[in-house]
Amino acid sequence: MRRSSSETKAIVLAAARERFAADGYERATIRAIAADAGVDPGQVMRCFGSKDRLFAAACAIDLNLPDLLGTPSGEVATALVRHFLERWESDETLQILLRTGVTNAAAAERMRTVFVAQLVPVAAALTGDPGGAPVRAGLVSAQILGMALCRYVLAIPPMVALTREEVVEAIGPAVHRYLGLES
Amino acid sequence: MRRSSSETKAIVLAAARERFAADGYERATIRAIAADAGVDPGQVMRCFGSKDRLFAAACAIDLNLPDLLGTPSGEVATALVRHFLERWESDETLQILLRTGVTNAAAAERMRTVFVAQLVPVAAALTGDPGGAPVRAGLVSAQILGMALCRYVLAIPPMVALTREEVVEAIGPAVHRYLGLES
DNA sequence: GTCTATAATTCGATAGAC
DNA sequence: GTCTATCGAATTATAGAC
Repeated sequence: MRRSSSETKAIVLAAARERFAADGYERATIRAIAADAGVDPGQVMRCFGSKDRLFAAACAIDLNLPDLLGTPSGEVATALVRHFLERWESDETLQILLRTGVTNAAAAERMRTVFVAQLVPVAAALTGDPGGAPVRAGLVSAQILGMALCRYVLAIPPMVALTREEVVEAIGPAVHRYLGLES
Repeated sequence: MRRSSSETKAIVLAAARERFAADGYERATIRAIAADAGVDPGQVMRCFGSKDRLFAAACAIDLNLPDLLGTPSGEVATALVRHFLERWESDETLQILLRTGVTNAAAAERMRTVFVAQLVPVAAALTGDPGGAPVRAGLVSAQILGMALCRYVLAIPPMVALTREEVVEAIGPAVHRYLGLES
């Protein structure tokens, strides 16, 4: 079959995201990704140059937070948790970062950037204590990433069984407190 | 040099723990472990048979919780967090499980066992709601593992900078609530 | 128990015909 | 753009001399 370059790239990229999300960086081989995509392994190299650049492309999606400054302070935490749950289940980007950030330095760096850099301004804007914002953002990240780790990666049964809204109700209050919002 | 078999095993095992904890399963090679231990790569195979069995030996340490049933309910959560922090920083066992459980099925299974099986009885004994114990144990696991992920693996700066007691103060209340203990 | 040599795979990456 | 063939390096694992 004959495809355009951009078509092939898109097909390979989709397969790469699934593999990276499922197996991590090292175990997701070019050959396996190519087989999933139904293309020749050489094509993967031709389109992306190297495994590193393929990986960079696979987790280069924007991951912007919604505008939380307009929402009532009592609903900021639940909105935040709900947003991350939705993101986690709608595409594999966060799965990839969590699964590979443990052994891949580039993914870990990106994880730090995504979570801290985006949460620090939110934490700073919500409380009267801008100096404590980095710590607050770190604690929020810890709570959300820990939930994702247990629910999506380790697949701890009672965590998998929870509905999305049950997760929001369960960890929302802790996130609320970490953000420095009084009840 | 000439050593007894058990001596060599112990030396290799110590090096293997550090490598698995630092690099994860795939990137921790037999050769690197042998080099760290100052022995021949062939010796590692001779003593442990395969990389899989070496890995199994490296994370086969008991990880028992302290007896929390005697402590006042107001201090259970902080004692729990303090215990895990101490365990995390005293040896590499938990580091290994967290770093490898993301891509290695055996490590993930062991992680589930360690955390859930040990926390469920605690949660069940502390509250009058034994049916909710698995979920409570899962939420506690999520909070503690998320903290460890951000502090020890992703090395998010503000989380690394916290002292051990500051971590206890920060996430203790959330753990307290997840355990079903009223304030 | 120690170590050298090597087998047997597997991987990322390249070259080149069509 | 597609594909075959293959290189070079790295890995786990084995065989056997000392």
